[in-house]
Amino acid sequence: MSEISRNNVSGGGQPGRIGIGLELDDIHLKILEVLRENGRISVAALAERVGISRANAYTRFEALRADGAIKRFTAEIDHVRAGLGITALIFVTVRQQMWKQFRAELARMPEVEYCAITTGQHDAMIQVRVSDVAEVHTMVTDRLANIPAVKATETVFILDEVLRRPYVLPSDRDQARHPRRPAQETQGDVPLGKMRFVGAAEGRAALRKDG
Amino acid sequence: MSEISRNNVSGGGQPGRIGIGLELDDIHLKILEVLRENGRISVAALAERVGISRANAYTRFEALRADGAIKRFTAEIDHVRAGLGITALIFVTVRQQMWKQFRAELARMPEVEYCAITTGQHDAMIQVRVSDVAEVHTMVTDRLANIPAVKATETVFILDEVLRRPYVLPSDRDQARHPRRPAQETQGDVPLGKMRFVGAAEGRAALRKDG
DNA sequence: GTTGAAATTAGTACGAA
DNA sequence: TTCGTACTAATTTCAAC
Repeated sequence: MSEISRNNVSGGGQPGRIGIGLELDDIHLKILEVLRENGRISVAALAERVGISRANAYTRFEALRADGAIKRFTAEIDHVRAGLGITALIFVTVRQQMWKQFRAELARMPEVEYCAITTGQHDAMIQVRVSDVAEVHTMVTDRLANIPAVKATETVFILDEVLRRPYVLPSDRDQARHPRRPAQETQGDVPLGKMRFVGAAEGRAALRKDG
Repeated sequence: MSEISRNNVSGGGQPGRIGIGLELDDIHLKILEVLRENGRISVAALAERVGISRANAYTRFEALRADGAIKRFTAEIDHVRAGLGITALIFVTVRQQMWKQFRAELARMPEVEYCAITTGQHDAMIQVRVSDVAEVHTMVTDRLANIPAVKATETVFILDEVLRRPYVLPSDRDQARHPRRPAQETQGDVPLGKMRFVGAAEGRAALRKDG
């Protein structure tokens, strides 16, 4: 099991539970919206901003937490200030049937901030934060390459992080200047040859089962 | 200027300030460590966990906030529960001299959670969260491809998010099972041909200046 | 940098709408 | 369900050490 929720399974709560435990209404979403911007706001202030009573705010707040819709509260830290000025992305090709090992090794690498399994040319992307470029090299050549599950890696450096939203919510979509149009309406004005979608490699169908 | 801190410039605070404003000692780092796990902990409880007095904790807490070492507090939301079950990475090739436009357009796309400028084959990577796969297609073909700054895109889907650490800190490194070794020691036992580093494309040196 | 006491605020319980 | 209120516990502020 992943450390964070899978795309088709409820994140927290009871292991065997199927389906959604809590129907999120507009007020729930509004609460999430506020909490995402200010994770330390008091429930009293939250109630006022959302326009509900204090008691109701406590009930909903606890429900969102218990349900797993809110996974945790965290402080966003300036990694440069914290001494980790170098960020890199490492794209990893993983040997089939060895995902479990790969995941176990990942858990022992504290410089890894994020890891996702992807379609396309590579199998996984990991993001690491270290204090100097040499450490990236050490990480890749010494640590990652020595994992039998790792077949190949490709590393790029992050030069600048342009945008990081606290967490995207469905309600954000309504604030967009260009609201979503159905796909068929867009066929006429799409510049050709600009984009490319990369599906899963061969044999990847069984990927999620052996993790 | 980026929405979040650049790799070589202090994030918050006064715009013209050069250098670090606050020397982070072990206690500062320990505070960050606690807040990263529990962003809603009271300063009183924080003081106890770190082993300092409350007044000291308040002083340091405020200093970290004012200095920008703590950028903000946020709730981590289960995007699946929130109705955004599809996550994709879009690698974008950007026309030189058009970074400003690209960034401006990004700010108007609420489904974009993260955007980083990278070395390697592409210029930028953006992560989007939407409710169904068709929306990814719409986003790429309708919105992104219509931006003149966008030369080409390549899209992959995220099948599973294996790991997301709240934010990596230097102190994490000491907890690793395999402490970092100098690079020269590793030359003997590195499997050959496994890894590849991808540097910046030609003309990318000026990349960060025209943003 | 620490402790303690006052003022404020947060969290809980419960009855009514 | 949600709201309003009263009650209890905890936190923050501020002062003296």
